[in-house]
Amino acid sequence: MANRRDRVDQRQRLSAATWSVLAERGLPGLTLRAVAERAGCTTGMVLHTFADKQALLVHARELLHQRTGQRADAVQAAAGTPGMALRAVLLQAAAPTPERQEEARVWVGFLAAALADPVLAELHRGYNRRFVDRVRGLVATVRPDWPAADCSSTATGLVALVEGLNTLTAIDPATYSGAAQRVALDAALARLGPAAADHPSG
Amino acid sequence: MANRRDRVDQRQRLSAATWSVLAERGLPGLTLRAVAERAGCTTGMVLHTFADKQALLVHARELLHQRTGQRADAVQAAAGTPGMALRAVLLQAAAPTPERQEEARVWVGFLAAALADPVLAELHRGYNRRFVDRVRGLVATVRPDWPAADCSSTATGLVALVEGLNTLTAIDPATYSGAAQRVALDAALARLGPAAADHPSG
DNA sequence: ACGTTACGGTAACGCTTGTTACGAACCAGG
DNA sequence: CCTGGTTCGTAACAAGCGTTACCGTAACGT
Repeated sequence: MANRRDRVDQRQRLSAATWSVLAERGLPGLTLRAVAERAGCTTGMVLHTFADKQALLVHARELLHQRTGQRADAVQAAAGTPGMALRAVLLQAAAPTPERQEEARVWVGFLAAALADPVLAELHRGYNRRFVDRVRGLVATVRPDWPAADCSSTATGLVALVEGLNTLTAIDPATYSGAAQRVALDAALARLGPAAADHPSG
Repeated sequence: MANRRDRVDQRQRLSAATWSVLAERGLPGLTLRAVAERAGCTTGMVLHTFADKQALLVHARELLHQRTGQRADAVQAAAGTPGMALRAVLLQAAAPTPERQEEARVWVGFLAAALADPVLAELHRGYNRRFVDRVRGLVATVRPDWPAADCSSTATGLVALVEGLNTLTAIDPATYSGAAQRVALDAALARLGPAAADHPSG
C-alpha cells in the first residue's frame, strides 16, 4: 500500500482542472477527457483517483467552497470593525474582479449541475446556508439592537443580492462591473446604518 | 406549398416541451429525444420544425422572455401607483410561487447554457438589459427627484436582488420561500421611501 | 536482488447524442 | 382517378460520452 504519488495533491490538481474546464467551456464542455487533458494526464488516471465523474464534481465543488470559505475567513479577520467585516465578506463573495468573474461562471455551472444532481444540490444548499449563517452573525454583531428575525431576513436579502450579482456578472460583465457591484452592495448595506457604511476608501 | 399543420403552433408546442424538460431534468437532460417524447412526436419532426438544437433552444428562450415580458406588462398596467407597479414587476420577476420556482429552474438552465453558447448569451444579455431599463424607468417615476445615476444603480441593484432570489429559490425553495422573497424585496424597496413601500395588503 | 503490489496509460466497450437520408402518408390540382 | 409536393416517422450514421478491462512499469518490503 505504498503511495507512489501524493493522492491528495492529485485530487486537488484534478479538481482545479475541473474548475478550469468548467470556467472555460461551461457545463456541457465538462467531460472527463477535457479534464484529463487540462490536467496533463489521461482519463484512466482520473478514474483511478476518483470513482466516477460525480465524485470528481463533488470534490471540485468542495474545493470551491473551501477556497471561498478561507477567503471569507481572511477578509473577515482582517477587517477592523464588524461593519467593515460584513462589507468585506459580502464583497469578496460577489465578483468584482475578472478572476472572480471566472469563479462566478464556475459557480453558475455547479448551480446548473446541482439542479439535476441531488448530491450536488444538497452540497450547494448546505454551503449556501452556512454562508447565510455567517452573514446573519455579522449582521447581528453590527446591529445587536435588532430582533433575530430582522437579522435573518436581512442576511437572506444580502446573500440574494450577492448571488444575483454573481450570476449577472457571469453572463454580462460589462453591465455589472466591479464598481457597479460595490455601489449596489453599499446601497443595501446603508440600511444597516452608518456603522456598516464605513469602508476603507475615504 | 400547403401547410397541412400549423407550423407556428408546432414551434410553440415544441418550445413548451423544451421548457418542461429543462425544468424537470435540467440542462444535461435536455436532449432532442426527450423534447420529442414530451411533445408527443419524434426527433425527425422536431428537426423538421427547427434547423438544429440551437434553433430550438433559441426559440424556447424567446418564448420564456415573451411570457415574462407579457406578465410584467400585465402587472405593471394593473398597479395603481408607480410604487406598486415597481413592486409588482419585481415580485413577479422573482419566484414566489411553486410554478415560478419551476420557471426559475428553467431560467438557471438557460443561463448555464448561455455561458457556453454565444447566441444564447447575447439573447440573455439583451433581455436582461431590457428588464433593467424597465426597472430603471419605474424607479425614475417613483423618485423623479433622484439623479439618473442613482436611478440606474438602484435599478441594477434591484434586478440583481431579484435574480439572486431566483437562483436561490431554484435550488433551495425551503429557505427562500415566497414570504422570504417578499420580505427581502420590500426591505430593498424601503430605500425608495414610503411611496414605494405601499403594497395592497394594508 | 527479487517478487509483490499498486499505479497509470491504452484501448476498447456499450450507450447516447445530434444529425441526416430515405420512405410512407397525406392533401391539392387536373 | 392519378400525379406532384409537402410533411412526418423510421432508421441509420458518425461522433462523443462515461466507464471498464487489461497490461506494462516502477517503487516498496524482505
